[in-house]
Amino acid sequence: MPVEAIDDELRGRGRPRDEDARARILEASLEALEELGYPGVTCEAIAERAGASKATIYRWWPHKEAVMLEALRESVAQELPFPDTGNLREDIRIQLHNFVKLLNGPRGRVFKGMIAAAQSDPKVGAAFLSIWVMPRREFARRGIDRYRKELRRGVDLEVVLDSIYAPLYYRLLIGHAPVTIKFADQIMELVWAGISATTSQHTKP
Amino acid sequence: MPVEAIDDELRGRGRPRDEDARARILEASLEALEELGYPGVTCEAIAERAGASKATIYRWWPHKEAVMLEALRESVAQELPFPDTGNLREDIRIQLHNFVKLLNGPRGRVFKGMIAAAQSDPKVGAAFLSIWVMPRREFARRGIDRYRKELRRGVDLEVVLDSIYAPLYYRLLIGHAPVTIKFADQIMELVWAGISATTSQHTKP
Amino acid sequence: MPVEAIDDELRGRGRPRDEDARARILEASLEALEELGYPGVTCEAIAERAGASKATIYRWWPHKEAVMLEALRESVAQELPFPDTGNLREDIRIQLHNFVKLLNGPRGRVFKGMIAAAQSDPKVGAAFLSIWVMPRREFARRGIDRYRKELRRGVDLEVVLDSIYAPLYYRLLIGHAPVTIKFADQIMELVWAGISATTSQHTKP
Amino acid sequence: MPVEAIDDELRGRGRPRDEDARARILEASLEALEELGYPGVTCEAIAERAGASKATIYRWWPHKEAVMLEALRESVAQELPFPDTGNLREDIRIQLHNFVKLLNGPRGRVFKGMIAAAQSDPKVGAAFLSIWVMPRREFARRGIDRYRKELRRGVDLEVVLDSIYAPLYYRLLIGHAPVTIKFADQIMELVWAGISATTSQHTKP
DNA sequence: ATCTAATCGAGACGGTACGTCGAGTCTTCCC
DNA sequence: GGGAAGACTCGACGTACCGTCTCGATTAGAT
Repeated sequence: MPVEAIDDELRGRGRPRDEDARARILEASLEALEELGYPGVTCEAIAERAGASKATIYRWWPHKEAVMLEALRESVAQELPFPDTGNLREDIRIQLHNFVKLLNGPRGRVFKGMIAAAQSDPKVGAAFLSIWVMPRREFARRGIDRYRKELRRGVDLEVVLDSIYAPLYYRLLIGHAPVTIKFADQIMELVWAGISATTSQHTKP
Repeated sequence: MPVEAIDDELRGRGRPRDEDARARILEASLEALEELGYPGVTCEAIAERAGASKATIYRWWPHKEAVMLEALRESVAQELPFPDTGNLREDIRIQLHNFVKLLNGPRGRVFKGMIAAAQSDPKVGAAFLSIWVMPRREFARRGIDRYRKELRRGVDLEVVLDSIYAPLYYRLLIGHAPVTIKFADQIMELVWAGISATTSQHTKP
Repeated sequence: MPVEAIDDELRGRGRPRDEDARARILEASLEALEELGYPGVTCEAIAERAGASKATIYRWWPHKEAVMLEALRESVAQELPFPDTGNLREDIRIQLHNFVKLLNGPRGRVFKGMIAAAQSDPKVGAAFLSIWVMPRREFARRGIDRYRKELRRGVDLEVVLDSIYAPLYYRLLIGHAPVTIKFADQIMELVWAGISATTSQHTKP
Repeated sequence: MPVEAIDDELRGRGRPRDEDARARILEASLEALEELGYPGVTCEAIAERAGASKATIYRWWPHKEAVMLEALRESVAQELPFPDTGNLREDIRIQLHNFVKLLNGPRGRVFKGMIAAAQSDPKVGAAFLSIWVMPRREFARRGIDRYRKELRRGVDLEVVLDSIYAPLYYRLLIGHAPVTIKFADQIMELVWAGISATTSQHTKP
């Protein structure tokens, strides 16, 4: 029996899922997350905004965390990949600038909410890692690795990634200072001095 | 009528606050946070562990976040100040090592929980800042400032503090990698190269 | 154009109703009523037992009560008519005995369920009356009326019917005592004394 | 240790139950039962009418059936006992008249609802028996037993009770005819002929 | 031998109520 | 007047069933 026979059996049975409702639910949950913050996101609120029923939500997602994770995944799908200008410093700078803009937009609250949820729910943590963190790090890892010979010998790429991204997340979550473009540049400069092979003769652009 | 008479009248009427109950409540809330994570900290759980009643909790604190913040403040009071060995790199290293140990101990879950709570509750965020983050940064700021002439000119101390502490918080919260002593050293080296006035002749310890 | 042509056009187009599915649905609803009691009769349960789909049920019946009423009607169709032995007392006795057996069989739960449903749904009540109660009473009314001259003058037939049948239903529904053949006989004797024209010379059977 | 010591310990702890809320809940459930019929009685509706919360309902009763049973018990508590005029026929007549009036009042729907619920829920059935049916039967049993020598020998009291009460319940539940005072009298006459020791020379009063 | 149209199964949909749980408030008795 | 006990309102949780709806597949009579 060919694979498509099984597929046929599984695919064509019953009323198909309402993709529109799915989209409305995901959109509504993002909206709610942005407007109300994480604990303000109620399944009932999502259902009402989306014009859907709670039953539909629970049919497809085991709990609201899963809804929001999928919403995050969707909204993240169209994020730009790591840039490739031919200049490593420029690549990193552009990437950080984009990330700063993302965090300052409405998506910032989403990140705060998801990371908060992850602290007490390992499922959310694991999903956030695999959906967002790990793919972004992989892009960045490859983007930087292209210029490995420009980097100081013995530099650990994982540590570089942490030192670049962490300060932005840190300010987002702790809130002692804003996440600005300028701050990203300062971090960039500081880290660059630590990873670049040449004695850091950096000039501000 | 002397002032103390008024005081007596105001203070001394009725049974004084039960300091033992207060201590038990704070301890219980820390315990709950460590064992059960943030959403496991229900007022009922605290009351039961502490052998107190919910009314007592709400008489003295406006909500459970306030309880946990005060618990954090208490537990944080005895933290070591920024070291002073006469060598900046060594001071920072020791400080980071201590912090790594703190985060890996049961207190780590407390930090995760408080930061998570801060994301959706500005009161918690503000309190966490003023109770923990700001004082620690102030200590560190002064500790580093003592060696300002050893630092590269134009270095922004705030950025230095962020770049030093952020990676540890980042790994704690995101959880993609453990918060190890070695990691702290690596961050230390990387940042040192960016802030030290001398061309970084660092040797691995 | 003859009438049957229209009928043909209306009836004959498309796939005809699946009479087998209809039978399975009715049977399944009786089964469910017998096994699970009235609130156990969910449309989903009927559909599953019958190997049918909910849509099929709702295509042919407006709600589940209608299904059960039709099931009752079907199952009731083959009930015996009022007996005719030439002796009124004997006729009534046989009739009551049959009814006792019916109530003690699985059909008993069906009656309980239908009467329960009728209490809150007038449609069910009306249907139960017209499908079961009224026809049975009419049979009994005629059966008794044949012997009208043996009855005491002024006896109201409706009251007689009520006094004969009511105790059986009463015990069925209230459940304080079993519905036995002996009980039917006792009721029979008691009522007979009240309706017979001759001074009741009844001997226990 | 005296009993009152235990009582003291059990009685005096914590906020006492809000008897007013209890009364409002019971009243609301009776109202709802009378107005909406049994399946219309929603815990949420009761809570809203009573100005109480669902949690309060579920704290004291395991499910809505229990609420309604207790409501019935309360409302039934003040029912008149079996009369005692010195004349058995008169006693029974008065009793039946009272019962007819009860069934035709708003309480009638309550009985219908409870009996309906009892058909599918044995707990309700058992409770209805012990709260209402059995006590009433016991009163009637004693009331009739006082005149045992006026009754025909060999008459089974249980059967008498069934034959007297059943027709009223029957008409209430089946609804093929109204439950009137006249009907009660007719049943009374018919049954009297079957139980009275004297050849029934009954004259209408 | 198609074409057409009503029916079938499966199962997703918007609702409504369920019974549970925690937050934060209130009430009573005891010390 | 403080404290323990615990009842209170409120609102969200996740589940179950209702009656409706869309699918693809099936099955007759009409062409």
